[in-house]
Amino acid sequence: MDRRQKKTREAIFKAFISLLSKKNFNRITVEEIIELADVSRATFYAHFETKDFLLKDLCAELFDHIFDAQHQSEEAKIQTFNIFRCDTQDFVFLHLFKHIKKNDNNIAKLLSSKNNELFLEYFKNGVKALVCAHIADFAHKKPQILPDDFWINHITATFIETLRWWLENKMQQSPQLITEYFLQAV
Amino acid sequence: MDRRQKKTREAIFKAFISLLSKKNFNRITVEEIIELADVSRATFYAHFETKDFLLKDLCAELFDHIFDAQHQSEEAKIQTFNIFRCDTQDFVFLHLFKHIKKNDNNIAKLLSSKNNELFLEYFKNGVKALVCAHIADFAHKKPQILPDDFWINHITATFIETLRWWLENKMQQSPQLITEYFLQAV
DNA sequence: TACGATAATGAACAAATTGTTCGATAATAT
DNA sequence: ATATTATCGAACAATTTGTTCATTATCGTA
Repeated sequence: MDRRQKKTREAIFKAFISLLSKKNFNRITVEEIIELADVSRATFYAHFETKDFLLKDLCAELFDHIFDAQHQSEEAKIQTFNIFRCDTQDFVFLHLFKHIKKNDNNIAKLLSSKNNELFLEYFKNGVKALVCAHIADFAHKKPQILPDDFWINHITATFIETLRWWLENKMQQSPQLITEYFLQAV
Repeated sequence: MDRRQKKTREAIFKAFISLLSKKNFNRITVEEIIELADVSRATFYAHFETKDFLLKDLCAELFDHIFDAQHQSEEAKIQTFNIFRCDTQDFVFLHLFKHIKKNDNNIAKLLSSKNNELFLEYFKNGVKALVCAHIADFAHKKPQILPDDFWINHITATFIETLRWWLENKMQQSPQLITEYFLQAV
């Protein structure tokens, strides 16, 4: 990708993130974004069709790599060998909590912002895929009566709500403990 | 309340509901609302400060009476005596599912619409209060390790997610069965 | 029924916002 | 060095917002 494109793209993302931490998504104008990003109006629209697409692209940029299946499984393996033996699920979800706490690229910041529903909703899709991949590990906990897709949705939602609760509590609990909470709740 | 006020208020609500079932909240303009409601611009702004307040007022109108504590406990008692003996929680939440399925005033319609997050979020507050009132009934299910507020949030979120799943499935399951799903999931 | 109060109207308005166009300029890749 | 491409900036129409105000219609009540 052209160096210029990358620069403007990142300038816009940065400005957008900054604004998102201050005010409601609906109240943010393209005007504000381009002013803060110091980018011309025409340039903005050359990159993003609308504000909604900007949001979607930002989500993809931030979250997609987290849920890259290969990446996940590799990390899980490494941790499994290095630390101690346990169900893979523990590591997958523990790894997620850890990753969020690291807060490399504003992930925790955005997930904690007023607009966090926007991000949590996108995040949920990734988590759901992960839950599906590890659904076998939860089989022994599943009440007979529940349909499969209900069960998957329940585990996913429980993860998201655990995450939300954790973020609201400013991530005071360790990733290990919060993983324990999650697994106990399910 | 003045007859005229009530009329315009309801005309606006009706128009708004109709639009919400068709398009995204953000894309709905005041222009469209007043045109459909057949009400002048000045009148709209005399009633509602902004579109967001309109939404909030609509939520209050639709949901507040459902969560009226007295109303709830009365209904619960009646049902407890009339049908068969069980924990009160069953009846409280069963009653809620039943009430939604009845679909008096567009509740199911709105909770099923594209904009359902808006309503589910508001709805969640009412459910949370209800969960708090009946938290004792869930005590025997609670894992020791979990903090109280985590536990309350978990039950509330599980209810909302059960509801969302039910609505997505077009409420095919009976209120009794879906209550069973909810209680099993917790 | 009549009267004072109040709600609704409609038109007009400034201000803000959106999304697009286009020629000129600057940076880039090769 | 050059052809390509991104950015600029200014201008633009169109939409939307929120307010104002004089006029008219409807209301509650005595």
